[in-house]
Amino acid sequence: MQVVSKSDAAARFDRIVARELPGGRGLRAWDALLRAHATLLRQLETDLEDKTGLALADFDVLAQLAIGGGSLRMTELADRALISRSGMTRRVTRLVRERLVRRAHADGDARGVVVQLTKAGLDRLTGAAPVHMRGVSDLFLTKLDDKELAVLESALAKVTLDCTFG
Amino acid sequence: MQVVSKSDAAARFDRIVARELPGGRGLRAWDALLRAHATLLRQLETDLEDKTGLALADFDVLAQLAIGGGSLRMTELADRALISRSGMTRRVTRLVRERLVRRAHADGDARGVVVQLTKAGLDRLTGAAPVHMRGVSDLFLTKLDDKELAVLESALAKVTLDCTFG
DNA sequence: TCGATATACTTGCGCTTACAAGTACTTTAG
DNA sequence: CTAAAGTACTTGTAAGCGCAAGTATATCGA
Repeated sequence: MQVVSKSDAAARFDRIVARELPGGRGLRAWDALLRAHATLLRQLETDLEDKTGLALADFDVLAQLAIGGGSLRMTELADRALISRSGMTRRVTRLVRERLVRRAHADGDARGVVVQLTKAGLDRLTGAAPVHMRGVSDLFLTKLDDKELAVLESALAKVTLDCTFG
Repeated sequence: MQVVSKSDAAARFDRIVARELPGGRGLRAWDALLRAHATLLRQLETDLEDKTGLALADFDVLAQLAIGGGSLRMTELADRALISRSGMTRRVTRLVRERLVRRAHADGDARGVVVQLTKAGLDRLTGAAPVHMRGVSDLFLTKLDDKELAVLESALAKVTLDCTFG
């Protein structure tokens, strides 16, 4: 038979999982992480886009620039925004077209590009930030107490890898 | 001036954030969630692909089918795998081409499609699962204690939204 | 000094995605 | 009984992504 019987599939898979993770320890936490991330990001993305016309990925770039004092190198920006360098090249190109950022030459390294937040970019960020922060607050922060937030912060920091994207 | 001064950008952004999130409460936890998710998934994805040739998204579909007893409707499968229905249509098309799943008509509803795990699909899943489970274990589970996993599970479940994709 | 190697960024390309519109079937209401 | 609304899935389209390769500059070692 080509197709798998009901009990077969589930049982065989469970056995494999149990072999690597005795008692299925923690798997539910992993699953919760995936679900929470996917659903929250989707909601925050559409909220921000609907209410401000700004994509979350663009917001993130502008915010990283502001946090970084107004300008950052391409590579640094890509690392902070968790996307590939090539992805950042194109994203910056779009933001430059909208006059929200500007490219400049890095002093002392002719290969380097510095991305600078423009006045218009800061204004756009300033307009969108309350909407996004409110969203993060409503959907995430207010549902958790200080203890939970502290554990999340420290536990998630422990499992974060130091890897480069792209 | 077109470009924003250093102190201006960071200070103005901080002020906006502080207005919505007094004391920046919990923002570090939110940031940790984004970073942990992004870096872990990227690593698990490339590991699985390199070691088994199977994309993580395909693995997930096969695993959901196995957990579901070997077959599921398109919509149910899309919800469980956290992707859009149209995305699932195309993903299933690819998996059918590789003979890992099969499409069948749902009994009693001529609009419906049931996706069934094939023997080859279960074998592929069985081969890949130890690699992936080992990865989740090494990168995530073993770095956390039972208390942390319990808090993660319950806290993340609280913030998970009940939304449909696509 | 200069060739080899490394770094910073961009471009070519193929793949995946999601939204919106389309098709087909089912349920509901009158 | 049938028209309207709803549901299940697929397809058209436009956009984004990352890898690998390309260009330009910098650094290192003999």
